[in-house]
Parts: sequence; structure tokens; C-alpha cells
Amino acid sequence: MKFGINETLKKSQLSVTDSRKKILEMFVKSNGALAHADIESQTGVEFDRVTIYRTLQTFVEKGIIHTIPTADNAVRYALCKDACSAGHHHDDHVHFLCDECGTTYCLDQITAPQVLLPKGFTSTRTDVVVSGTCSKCV
Amino acid sequence: MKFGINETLKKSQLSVTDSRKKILEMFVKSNGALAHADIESQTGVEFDRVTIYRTLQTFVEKGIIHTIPTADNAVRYALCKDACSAGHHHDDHVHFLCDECGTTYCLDQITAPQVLLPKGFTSTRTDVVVSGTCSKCV
DNA sequence: TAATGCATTGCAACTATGTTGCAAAATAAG
DNA sequence: CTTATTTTGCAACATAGTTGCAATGCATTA
Repeated sequence: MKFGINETLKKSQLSVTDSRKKILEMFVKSNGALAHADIESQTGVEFDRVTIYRTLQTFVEKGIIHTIPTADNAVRYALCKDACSAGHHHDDHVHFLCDECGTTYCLDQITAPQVLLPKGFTSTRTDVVVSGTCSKCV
Repeated sequence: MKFGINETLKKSQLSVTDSRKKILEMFVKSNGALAHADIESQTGVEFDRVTIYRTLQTFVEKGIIHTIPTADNAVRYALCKDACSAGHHHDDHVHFLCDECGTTYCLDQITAPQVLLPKGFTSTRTDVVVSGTCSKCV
């Protein structure tokens, strides 16, 4: 059984506030990823810009969402799977960025392949970002 | 035999100017990747901020450098291999970002593994960014 | 449920980052 | 050397992101 919005926040030892509820809800409802700008435009003047920045930071710290690197210099965020905990992310799945519609997909089924690094290099995180055209934009 | 700075610019049908020579030279000398900020701080007031932006854009368009996505919202650029041509990049090698010293390595030897996408998805580009500790920072 | 302490928000101001139009200067071609 | 074209620098603007602080809201305990 899934946890509700409030339970997720409480589990992360965060007080339940309007902005956190609303923003977390946006992530749950959107199956893709969201950028700061998406949230700002969808919430309008409801919340201060600064509040959104701080809420996103808090969520990342608490392991509720994670960042997705993109080549177009726009950081996006997506919900973490249950395995993520505060300060310790486990999101080695592949992200897909559609060049047409701009949607970011989390391909949870596909895990990032293990990369054999040169001697002396140790990895803590692997991000795979595939760009192209998604099934809706063919 | 390697091409010189001027030859590389001419091959890409770009006029040879001070800023282009200097910036391209920085990429050749640095074996890693450079961010806009790196270039701006190293050149000082020699070139206008806008010139650096436009030079980097031009280089990307002409296939001289390519962007590297990072999770920390700082776009970096690195020299393309010879295979890259204008508007058509072939840089499916792995990038390594050291959390300690911040250096970005291009691991040319290692090619990005082919990712099996869901039905209807087509890929034009695959970026693999491994974060961790490099051999100098162990 | 009211009072208290602590976390969170909103505001203001600021810094950094990136873009556009246009005139001046540099480059390439003849 | 002159001309046409490209590139640069400047100014102004637009967007992103950060910080300090007072005011508000949340959680807790009585």
C-alpha cells in the first residue's frame, strides 16, 4: 500500500505545510520529472520563489526526490524510489529526455549498466541520460 | 598528425580571431572539461562575457566541443573527437566527475553501453556520467 | 484548546547566469 | 588597399539561484 502525502513528509521528519504538500503532490501526480520552472508556473503566486527552491532542496536532502542531469542546463527533479534515504540516493535507473516535447521519463525498469572504470577511480553514482524521441512524439 | 588551432578553426569555416584561438587553446591544453566560469576566470577581462558564450555556442554547433550533462547544474564542455562534425556529435563515451576536486574526465576508452528502450522510444544521444573519486583524490 | 518553542515562509536585496540588439572593430576576399 | 561580411563589446534586459531577517505557521505539551 502506498503512503499518502502527509505520511511521506512525516516519515522524513518534516513538518506538514501547504507548500510541501502541494509540491509533493505535483510530483506524485506527474509521472515524469519536474523542473523548478514547472512548479513555479503551475503554482502561480501561491508560493514564493524562495520557498520552492528551499522545498526542493529539502526534498533532495531527505531522499524524497533526486536530481536528473541534463545537457540543456535545466535541472529536473523526480521522485525517488523507496530505496532512497536521507543523504543516500539509489537511482541508478535510466532517464530519458524527449527532444520534441521536453518530457523527462524515469525508466525504472532499466538499470544503469555497471561501468568499468580506470584504476584508482571509484564511483558513488552513475547517471545515464538518453535523449531522443518518446513514444508520444513519433 | 594533429591539426593546429588555426587549422581546426578554418576546417570548421570559422574566421580566426583572438578569442576563438585562446579559448580553443584552453580546451586543447586542458585534458578535462571546462565550464563557462573556468574560461571566464582564466581569461580575466580579456574577452567579454558575451563573447565567451557565443564562442562556446559556435564551437558546439560546429562540432568542435560538446556539452557534458552534470547533476550539479553546471554545464561543462569538452573537445570532441575527430568523428564529430557540425550538428552531429558522436561522443558516446563516459564522463567522470570527481566529487573531490571537481575535475571532469572524458573516459574515451569506455563507450556508453547500448540501452534497450521501451517500444516507441528512439535515441539520438546517450550520456553516461559517473560521479565519485578520481585517481588523484584517493 | 491554549500557550510555547521551533521550523518554515515571505520579503527584500543581492549575485550569478544567460540572452538580444546594435554600433564599432576585426577578419576575409577581391 | 578597399569592400563586404563576421565577430566583438557594450548596454540593457531576462532568468536563476542565494542569504538574512522578521513574521507566520506547525507541532508539542500541558
